[in-house]
Amino acid sequence: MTKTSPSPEAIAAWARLVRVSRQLVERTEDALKANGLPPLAWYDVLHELAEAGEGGLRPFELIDRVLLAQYGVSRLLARLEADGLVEKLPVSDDGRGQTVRITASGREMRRRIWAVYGACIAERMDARLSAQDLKTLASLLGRLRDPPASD
Amino acid sequence: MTKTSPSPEAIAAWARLVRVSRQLVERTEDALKANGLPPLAWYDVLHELAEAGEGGLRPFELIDRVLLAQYGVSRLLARLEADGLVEKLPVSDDGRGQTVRITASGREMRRRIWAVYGACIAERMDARLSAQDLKTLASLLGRLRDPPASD
DNA sequence: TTCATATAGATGCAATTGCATCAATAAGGA
DNA sequence: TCCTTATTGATGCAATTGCATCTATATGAA
Repeated sequence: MTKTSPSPEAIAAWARLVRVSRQLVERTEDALKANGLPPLAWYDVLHELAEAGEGGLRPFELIDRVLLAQYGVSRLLARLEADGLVEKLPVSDDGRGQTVRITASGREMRRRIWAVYGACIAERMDARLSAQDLKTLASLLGRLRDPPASD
Repeated sequence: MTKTSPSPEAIAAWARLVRVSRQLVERTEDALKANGLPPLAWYDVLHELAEAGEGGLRPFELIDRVLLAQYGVSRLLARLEADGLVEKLPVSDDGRGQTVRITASGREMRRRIWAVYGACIAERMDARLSAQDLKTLASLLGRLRDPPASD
């Protein structure tokens, strides 16, 4: 049987984790808004598509990468396409699906978001923890991933 | 002038932080739903009100504690009240405001949520990191708080 | 007192999200 | 081939959230 009662240390670490990450994300979203830029989720998708290169990605491949539900990806892509940041291509060997590719203005938008996003990360992470501490933090967090081997 | 370009270590730690906390919270929300229980936000409010005791809290005092916007608190309290989990009392020396107090069924609901929530924390934190590592994690996260002294 | 400003909380409306389901194609067994 | 089931992606509808604004009371200066 599984342990059902968390230790005080686990509770404290959990509370910090949830609270701090929410604060960090929220402040970053605020910074983006203040600069008239779209939400972080847009960056995530543009980033994945930029990494994927010319071949693009199928929408279902984005689901795990950006941690969105299927319908979330579907609608986010619709908005990105409406803004001309991505383009959808039919895929030859599967009549159901499509391939999504980032456009030139998509890359441009990604750069503009990163200018703000990257500054937030530098300001809130580099300015507060040493490179060594950042590595330790990433390593500890890595052990909390679920399932333990993914991400 | 402020540094605007984050280190690779900062980017890696940030990515892990955001991703892991989202996964953890999402899976906890799923567990609550699977047990027919309300979202985590309800627990947060019930927890704060339980800690506050008989005196209760003013709605505006909940804003920073549960990291919700003013209208978010207003509407969440309305739902909690509709479910009989909290009660609103007029406050004598300020005709604008009210005091919110947890009810008996509110305390009961808090217990029922904790049975699931606490198990999630134990399973995802205690089972993966030692008490010492949990302390280290909490300490590193503490340095990311903003402003550095609050929380 | 009187008026300007600040604070507490609620709410109309638009945008977003979640849930359930749908349509269309694919895959695989009888 | 035919039929059942699985997969891909979209969408109608309800619930939630964000934004802007509103009402009501409080506070403080003139």
